[in-house]
Amino acid sequence: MKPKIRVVLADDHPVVRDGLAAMVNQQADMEVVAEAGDGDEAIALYERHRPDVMVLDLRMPKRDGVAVVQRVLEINPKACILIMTTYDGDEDIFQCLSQGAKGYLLKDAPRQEILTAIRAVSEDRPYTSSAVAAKALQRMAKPSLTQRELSVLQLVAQGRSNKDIARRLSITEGTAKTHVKAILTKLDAISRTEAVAVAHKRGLIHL
Amino acid sequence: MKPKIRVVLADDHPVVRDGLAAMVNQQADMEVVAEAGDGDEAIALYERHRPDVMVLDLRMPKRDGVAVVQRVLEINPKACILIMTTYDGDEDIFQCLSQGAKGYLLKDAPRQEILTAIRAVSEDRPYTSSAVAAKALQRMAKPSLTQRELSVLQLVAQGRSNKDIARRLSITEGTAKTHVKAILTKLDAISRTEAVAVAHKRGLIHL
DNA sequence: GCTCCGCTCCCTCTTAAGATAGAGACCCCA
DNA sequence: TGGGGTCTCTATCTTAAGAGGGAGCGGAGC
Repeated sequence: MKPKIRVVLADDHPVVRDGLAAMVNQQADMEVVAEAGDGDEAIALYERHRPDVMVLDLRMPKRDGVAVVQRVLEINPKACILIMTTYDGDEDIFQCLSQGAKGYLLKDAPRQEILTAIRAVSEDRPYTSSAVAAKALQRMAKPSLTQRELSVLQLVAQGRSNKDIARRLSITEGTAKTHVKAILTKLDAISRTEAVAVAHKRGLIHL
Repeated sequence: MKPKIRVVLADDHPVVRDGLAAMVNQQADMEVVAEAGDGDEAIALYERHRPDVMVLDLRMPKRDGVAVVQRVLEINPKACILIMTTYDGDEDIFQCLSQGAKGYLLKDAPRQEILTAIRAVSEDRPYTSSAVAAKALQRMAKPSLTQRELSVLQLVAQGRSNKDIARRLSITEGTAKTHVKAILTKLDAISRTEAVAVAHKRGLIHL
């Protein structure tokens, strides 16, 4: 008999952890060895248990999914991480995947798909649901924002004026305008408010 | 021996349903009799099973939580509904509660609290987590938007200009401005973009 | 070396947004 | 019948936002 796939779960909702745990433990070929409720705990439990697969929610307290992926891959570059989240328009997905997460799933995925994904990832085979793959391709074509533009966008989304943004970033109002204009162009928006709507839909910002 | 509390679950995530079901079925005094994955199904299953308690996610495909609460209470005014959702800034909560939902919980609630809530609601006792109760009190003090203002706000959030909003609502631009101004005042925002941020935080709009 | 790009700053100009104030029509309710 | 609230429209005024340019400077890569 093969050894079981050892799984660590990380999700801030006890209900979701219970659901996943029940699902996994019913299978003959896998078992849950630990559960984490936030990002820091997730990293600690990874180090302690060195599981075959880590199932990770993107949105978590203390340290979000992206940071956890980064840290875990520092600890073990061959770690097999399966991202699982609610949102499908999320920029963070791409960051995780390009950083080396092996798979990505939406929380509304059927049971069978979740188990299939865990098995795939445990064997070091990438798994990405088709819906996500399609989004990824769409995203490729679109221009990406620079770091500075993302900072500005964040402030714009909070409703700050150009003058206010300039003050907070220690630049002139004119420069703030330049950034805002670049953002509008890249996001194909007419006004800052539309830019916020578009950015939110794409998961560039989290309100 | 008392009869078990009969529970119907409605949530669009299979994982969450599994988690709740496992949790409930482990208890001696309750059992899950049906599970729904969307709003329409939730209503159908309520009618068929007439459960003692219905656990309901607010965000669901086809028909959202608010509409389900409304319909179920039409069918049975004494229905015991427990709302369960991820978001805590949500206007919909108050609509549900004021419409007659018996309880409200956040999804990150610990297991014990969830079970306590189900038992309370089954005995027709209201249950609201303290975090939500606090929010409810806060909200009471704040001015509420009129129907028209909500329509305008929705368009503002999409990034529409006053002129565009006026065209869509068949009013003049001046009137659109009047509405926007009223929104800014009520939400205590300086600009339309900030108004969108505030509205989103309060759950007045869903982007 | 050079070029590309991100970041910064500057200018002008037009238009949209927001502040302020006043007013008529409607409907519901006391 | 007389408010009170909603929705509508009017007008004027100030300021912020956005369009359209150009330009210097630093770092990364060819």
